[in-house]
Amino acid sequence: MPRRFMGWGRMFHGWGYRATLPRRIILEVLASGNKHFSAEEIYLQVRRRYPGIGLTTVYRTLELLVRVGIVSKFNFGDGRARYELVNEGRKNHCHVVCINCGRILDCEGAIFPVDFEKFMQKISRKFNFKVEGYHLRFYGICEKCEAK
Amino acid sequence: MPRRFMGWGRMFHGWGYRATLPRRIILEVLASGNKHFSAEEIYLQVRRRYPGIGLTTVYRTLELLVRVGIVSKFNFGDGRARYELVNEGRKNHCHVVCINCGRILDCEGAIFPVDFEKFMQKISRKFNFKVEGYHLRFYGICEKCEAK
DNA sequence: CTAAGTGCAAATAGTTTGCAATTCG
DNA sequence: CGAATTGCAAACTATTTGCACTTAG
Repeated sequence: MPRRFMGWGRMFHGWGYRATLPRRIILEVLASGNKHFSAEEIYLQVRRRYPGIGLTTVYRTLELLVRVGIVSKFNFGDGRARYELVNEGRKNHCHVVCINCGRILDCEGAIFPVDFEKFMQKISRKFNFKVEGYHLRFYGICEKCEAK
Repeated sequence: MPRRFMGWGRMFHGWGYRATLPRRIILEVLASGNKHFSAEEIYLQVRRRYPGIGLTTVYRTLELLVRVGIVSKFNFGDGRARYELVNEGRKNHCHVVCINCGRILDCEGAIFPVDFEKFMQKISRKFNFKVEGYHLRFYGICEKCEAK
């Protein structure tokens, strides 16, 4: 369920940046699926609609989007960073990662049998840390890889 | 509380590898603190006792140690991988990371107000994943950075 | 018009690889 | 001895930077 296109331009202005076409398209691509895009995947997607795009612009825009807090950047250990549109202002993330093929799934949602708010408070106290969010990652073998 | 030195040689042999001096020292360094070493930090430590060491050997030994499962490799987003001796065969990890200075603390232990075994089973069922472990990371501002 | 943004090419930085020399067992 | 291991230098890869050109507002 991709978000509406119309708002992107306004968003850039709201953050104090120009709403250029490359930027809009990059944001659209990020919103086009709940995939965990690498910079190059985004670059390739954008290029279909805007052939003149440069990888540099993709990196710079991603950095901007991470800075304003609308995109999260992850490292899943395969040497390339992954970028994901932040959902509903959440600072927390949960992923399931296949250690064989690298497939990544989101596991956000209400299924958590855990009160992470309480957990975060506990950690804050114990380590004297102002905890602002958490990332939880489960490692394992996915369905397809298990079948082989 | 560094682990005993005498055993390292045997361990390499047990895994089917030669117990060379560089390898032993690298393992000793990894066991010398509960720090999260980058490859270069290990390289510099090893060099104090074995000046001829090369960065390549460090990388290759780390890869070996990760492969046999005695070392875990992490990416905390600062562009360099971190390596950590696995404690007591655990596949799970919990870290607290300062988003300002990058400081990393371990938060392993009994304080977890969470039954992760049950959580993992739930994820396994829901995503058809054979979950083997988890990494949990809390992000926030550490004591020192907060003081500024 | 003009500061902000872009894209190319070159520079970086961490990590990996080819290969001849060395060493463990 | 002979295969495993090492270390150097070169290669690689993802990402960043310098800079002249372009464009949004």
